[in-house]
Amino acid sequence: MPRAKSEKRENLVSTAMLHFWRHGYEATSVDDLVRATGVSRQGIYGDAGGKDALFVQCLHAYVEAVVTPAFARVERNGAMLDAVADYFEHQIARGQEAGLPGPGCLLTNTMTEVAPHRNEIMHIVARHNERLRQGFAAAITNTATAAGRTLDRRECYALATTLVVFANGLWTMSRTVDDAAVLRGAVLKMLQLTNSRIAA
Amino acid sequence: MPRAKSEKRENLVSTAMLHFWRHGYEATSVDDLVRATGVSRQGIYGDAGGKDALFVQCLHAYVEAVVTPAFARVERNGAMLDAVADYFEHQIARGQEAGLPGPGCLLTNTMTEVAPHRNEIMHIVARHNERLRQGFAAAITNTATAAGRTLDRRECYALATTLVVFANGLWTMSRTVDDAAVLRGAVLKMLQLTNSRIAA
DNA sequence: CACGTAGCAGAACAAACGTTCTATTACAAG
DNA sequence: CTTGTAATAGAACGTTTGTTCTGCTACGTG
Repeated sequence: MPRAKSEKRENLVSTAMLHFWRHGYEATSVDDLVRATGVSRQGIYGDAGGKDALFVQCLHAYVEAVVTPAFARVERNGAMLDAVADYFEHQIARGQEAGLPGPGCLLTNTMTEVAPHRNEIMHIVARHNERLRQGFAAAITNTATAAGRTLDRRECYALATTLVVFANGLWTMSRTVDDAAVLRGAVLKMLQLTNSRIAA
Repeated sequence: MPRAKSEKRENLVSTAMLHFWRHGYEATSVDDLVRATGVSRQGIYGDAGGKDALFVQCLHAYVEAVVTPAFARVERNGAMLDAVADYFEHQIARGQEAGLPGPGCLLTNTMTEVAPHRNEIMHIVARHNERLRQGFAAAITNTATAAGRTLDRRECYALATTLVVFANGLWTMSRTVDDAAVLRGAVLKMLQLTNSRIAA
């Protein structure tokens, strides 16, 4: 009878993800992964299919384990801009716990480092950005509706896109900024601006 | 009598910069640099002091050759938000010429890839971000003054910081987005938001 | 206990890495 | 032409890379 998978093997992807997240793709060697995960080379090549394939699995794991929970409130029916604020705050607090300057966002890091050279990965990050945009757009629409106003679709799209750009900038900055107050201040101001556009 | 330096040697840093800009630090090998610049290994090690030292020189060259000209209008006395719009437009157009998705901004790329692991480089990008912030802050103040309004220093700082975050997000996005209109739309909206905050 | 497989440590490999060295070429000044 | 130096090509070095292969160990099942 076959044996059950070990705990280390189960956590291979999630542990490797942490390493890629903080150090990037190129700067993470297979030796680093072996040391960090406690899984042998055989395990990494047999189970995951090598470094490249493992990285792709890590991106998906990141979306599921980090993005989806953090973004859940924004994606709830009827979510408004305060849910967006929660999303940003949630991620800033996480970075603060890990110690600023922190790892930022794995997908944002990937956008600059590897996406331009690998089509499959380009699509993963594009899908993520589109997801953010849709969530932001819904929150903006709902906030406007709650305020008794209507925003035309174009305007709503433009505001949401601007928030996506801002979000990627925020996670980029969080890799070099050591003061969480700077990040929180920028978020607060960005959402104030968005809010007053809706209200006005 | 000593000979004059060759043209290739003169352009070593600026040509290497282009390569680092598009491909990143880790993914650029010394062989790549030799091929791209036409300068021998001896030249790269003798003149520039190796890969790391060359990279630092490239960052400085980028600031001088790309950032300073593009940002000059913003840094002129009395510059207003339209100068900021020009800065963004200038860089977007450059990316468009090079073919989108483009190289983005070397300093933004460096923020995610190498700055967290090298103190000297961390300082270079921090200084750059501070420079942007000061330029943006002055433009915001001037725009307010021209509109007959005054913004308190805190508010001005917060708006400028938000623009810096946005800028980094924009260059990050430009590495995966193939439609310049998306970038232009985000810039337009961001500046509209900033403008209406000043006017209101 | 014995069997079979999951999993590991570690050797082995070719390729690529950053770096250094040697030999040769190209050119300007005397 | 001779001399001196800038510059290159290319071999060489020791690491490190990603990947594969070979034993050995550990453990659940029969």
